[in-house]
Parts: sequence; C-alpha cells; structure tokens
Amino acid sequence: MPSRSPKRLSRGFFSRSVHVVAPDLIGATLLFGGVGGRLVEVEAYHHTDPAAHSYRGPTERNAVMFGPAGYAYVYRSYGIHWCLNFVCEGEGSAAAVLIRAIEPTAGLPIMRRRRGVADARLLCSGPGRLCEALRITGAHNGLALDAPPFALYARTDAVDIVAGPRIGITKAAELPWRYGEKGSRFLSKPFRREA
DNA sequence: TGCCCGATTAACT
DNA sequence: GTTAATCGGGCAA
Repeated sequence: MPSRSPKRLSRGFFSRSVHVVAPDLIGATLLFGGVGGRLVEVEAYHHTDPAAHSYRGPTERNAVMFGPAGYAYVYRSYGIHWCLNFVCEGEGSAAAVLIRAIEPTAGLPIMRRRRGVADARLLCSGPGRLCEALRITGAHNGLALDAPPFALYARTDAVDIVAGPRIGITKAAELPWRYGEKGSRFLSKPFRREA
C-alpha cells in the first residue's frame, strides 16, 4: 500500500547532478513557515555555465553555492526582489536550482495579504513573487533545506515535465535548462512547446 | 571610487 | 509590445 505521509527530501536528494535534481523537484512540495505549495517551475545553474552566479568563482554573495548540497542560496535581484535557490551536487560544483514558480496550496490568505493581490495565479508565479509570498529574504541565505522554517516533500504522483530555455538571461540563453509541469496554470511564463 | 548591468516585476502604450 | 523602478555585485582604473 502506498505511503500516505509524503517523504521529506533529504540532503542526499540534492547531492546529485543539478540536471537530475531540477526536473525531480517538479511536483514536490515546498513550505516555508507552513506557507507554500507545489513546485511547478525551476531552472538549473552550474559553475561551468556562463549564466550562473558561480561561473566566475566564489565571492561573498555566492559562497553558499560552493558549499554542501541541501542549503538555500538567496540573492537580491535587480536591487528589488529576492530569489530562492536550492544548492545541489556539493563538492564545489557550485550548482543550484532556481525556484521560479509554485502552485499555492498552503496559507493562501497569508500570501494574498503579503502580495496584495487576490488571484492565486499571481501569488507565486515568478521567483521574486514567490519569495514575497513566502516572505523569504537574504536573512535566510545559507539555511538548511531539511530543517525549519523549510519543509520539502517529494512528489507523490506522476507529473508530465517539459523543458525549455531559461528566462531573463542573456548568456547561454539557448540551453534548455528550465523545467516545468506541463500545462500548469501557475508558471511564470508558458513553455513554447507544450503539445 | 566609479561604472555597468542584472537568474524581475508592474505599469504603461 | 515597451520601460521605469532600484541597488548591490563585480570588475576596471
């Protein structure tokens, strides 16, 4: 009989190739302080990738990316927004998965209040939006993903996954390292080929 | 020290 | 479709 209680994601889950972990996260559940939902869109980054923050080596900002897998890397984007990443691989791979969109399932009233919008599709559909809805900031950079306030659970159902080019980058823009749930209404942008 | 620009978003025309 | 907002990181000088 199938397990009723969702399986928590361990550090070992993240200690694999970022290109395996990223699609594996689609359909997983992310809660932060009890607020969150299902991951429906992520992107993979690696230190050999010109678009990655870790490409030019370790700095004060990206130090967490060069540490062990299973930790949160949070950075400020465009001086305004926060963006959340999960560090993967470890061993100096400096790889991470950018969390781009969530299908809200827990704490919707709280998220609506924080975001100032009512439409559920606008609460967490974008990396900056979901950090505002979950109230994740630079203060949480470096936190372990297997301990509060984080709670991550593996997906329990089969999910159709699509891949495509990453969003908002100019370097290595052709690499298809964006992953999402096929047909989800909560993506930050639709995937081009979702036939 | 100064300069450029970005893993974004919302509000425009 | 376009663009302003807004500021820290990274690199040149």
